[in-house]
Amino acid sequence: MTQARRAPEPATARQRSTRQLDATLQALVASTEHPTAEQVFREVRRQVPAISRGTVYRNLGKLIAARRVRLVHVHDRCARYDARLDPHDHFLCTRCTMLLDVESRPRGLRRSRARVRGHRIEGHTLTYFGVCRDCEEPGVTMVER
Amino acid sequence: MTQARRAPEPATARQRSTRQLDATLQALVASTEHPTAEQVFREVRRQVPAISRGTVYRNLGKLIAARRVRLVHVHDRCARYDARLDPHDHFLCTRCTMLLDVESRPRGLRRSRARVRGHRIEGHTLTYFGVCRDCEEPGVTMVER
DNA sequence: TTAATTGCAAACCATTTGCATGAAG
DNA sequence: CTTCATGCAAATGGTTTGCAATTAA
Repeated sequence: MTQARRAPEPATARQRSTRQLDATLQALVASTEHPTAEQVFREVRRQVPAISRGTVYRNLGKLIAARRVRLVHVHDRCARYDARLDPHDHFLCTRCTMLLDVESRPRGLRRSRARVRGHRIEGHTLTYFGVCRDCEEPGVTMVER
Repeated sequence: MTQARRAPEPATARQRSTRQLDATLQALVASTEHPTAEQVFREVRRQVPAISRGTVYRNLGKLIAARRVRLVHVHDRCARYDARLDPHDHFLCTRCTMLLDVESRPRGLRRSRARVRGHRIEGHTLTYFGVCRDCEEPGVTMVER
């Protein structure tokens, strides 16, 4: 038989640890602002000045594939990243794009539907939207006259 | 006093009816697929062959501003449009990007929160995601070999 | 040593915009 | 007529990608 002995091929490609990747994850873990790729880039650049945008995008992609980070769906123009992985919802200010974590309701959606019309549900995202306090009251936290 | 008499200025700029605009809304009302701008363009072009993509984008923007159409937030690459205006949720297949309407649960979120941390909630979007039936069972609805 | 990772720059692609022409009211 | 809408083409801007040089393991 030709049962060739070949190197064991790990299902997960071995991921290398690099200063760039570590700093990228670090920046996300440290933030609660749901930064954009550009914001992550600016932050990471403080640790690794020579890093390029392309590397940040590639690393964000790896972190997402590895489920170390999530993408928050907010059809603005650019993606927002979140290192918080436990179930929670969001509030988006449609004026200034501030994105806030919101604890999900205790009952409600949790442990509810498993399928819709035969399609298996793997998860869901719930985003509230409106105009945040600061945008709502112009002047209160701004110049007054 | 200088209370100049000037032409009454309607709050809403008068919107003209054009074949292009009508066809664009028509395409959305007729569809339940949550088409992308490109798909709307291709459809509308069947009625108005000379229409340009730019016009479709501008008209989609007007329809959204006029609240005749909604944008479905699905951080894929491109926006999806929906002419269905009553409250409902969605299911997104993360494999083929099929987007399905889902009736929102009778109780649950409706009439619930009005504010989160002081920010007034104006609405919310709930999107379930997973892999749809067709993508889940490869081959069943495809060629069988 | 050898394969993954990086920086750079060019490529992509959805969407937006400036402008001269055309159509609606 | 006056103003808004259109078509075209060029410009934007976030994100992706090809490639040669680096670097982790």
